Amino acid sequence: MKEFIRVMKALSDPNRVRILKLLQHQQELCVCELHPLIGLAQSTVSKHMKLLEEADLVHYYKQGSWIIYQLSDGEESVYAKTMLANLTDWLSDDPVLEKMLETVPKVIREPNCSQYTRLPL
Amino acid sequence: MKEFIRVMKALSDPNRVRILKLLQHQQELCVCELHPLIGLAQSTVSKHMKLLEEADLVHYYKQGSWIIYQLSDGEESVYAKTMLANLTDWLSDDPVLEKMLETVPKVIREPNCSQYTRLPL
DNA sequence: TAGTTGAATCGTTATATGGCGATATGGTAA
DNA sequence: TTACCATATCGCCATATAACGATTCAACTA
Repeated sequence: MKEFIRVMKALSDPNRVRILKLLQHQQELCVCELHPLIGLAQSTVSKHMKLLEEADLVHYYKQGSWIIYQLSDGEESVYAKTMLANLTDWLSDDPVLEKMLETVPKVIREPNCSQYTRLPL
Repeated sequence: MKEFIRVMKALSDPNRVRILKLLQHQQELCVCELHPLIGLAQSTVSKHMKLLEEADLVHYYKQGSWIIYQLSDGEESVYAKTMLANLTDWLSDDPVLEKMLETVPKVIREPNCSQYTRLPL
């Protein structure tokens, strides 16, 4: 039950859902890319990522001092896995998300972070 | 997005999830049956039912002064419909829920409400 | 070693949530 | 009409959540 509630709570905030949708389109993003994209403070985004990670909806790897977030494969939680699969189809027409997706190229080109050393995918 | 968030928030409380699981087993229940089953005050259960109804997870019909709740068919919301389908398989092994299910026969036999006029299913 | 940078954590604030008892509402029955 | 019963709503309280700026931490770079 606790695990299920964790996933539902993680999905109960529109900004967190949009982060998942952004990762769905972009495969991987760091906090310094996400926070200008969704327009929240860096510390707020960081807290959101922690909740998403605790719900097994995202995972991360370190690359130098960057924390690169990706969608989880969900092998740890059937609830997370199922919801991520559902989200692939759901909510893609959210106007706020669409605005964010439009700015993705610009943020990737001129990021807040000096990510010139980021490895390509 | 709002509709999705409403469903996720409705499913973010263990007592509300257990109410859905109870309805899944019992087809229909009124507040006066639910509130001894889950051990919350009548007013609290009533508030939970309102949230579940606003998320299109349950619906009700009136029978005299009773409000009989059932699981929604979910035709109003793809999110509600999908989650109800998922919940059929999920969380049936929750220990707290199992305790509640054990007391269902007693509550139906000796209900808090004088439901002797309730029509059988 | 010192400085810089990306991310996490801390402290604070405003709002939302979940719980209760008391009260109001609306239908039933005497 | 009056009494009663099932629900809903109201007012209150304690806790949780989401946001921010400031600070701390970790890792690279000069």
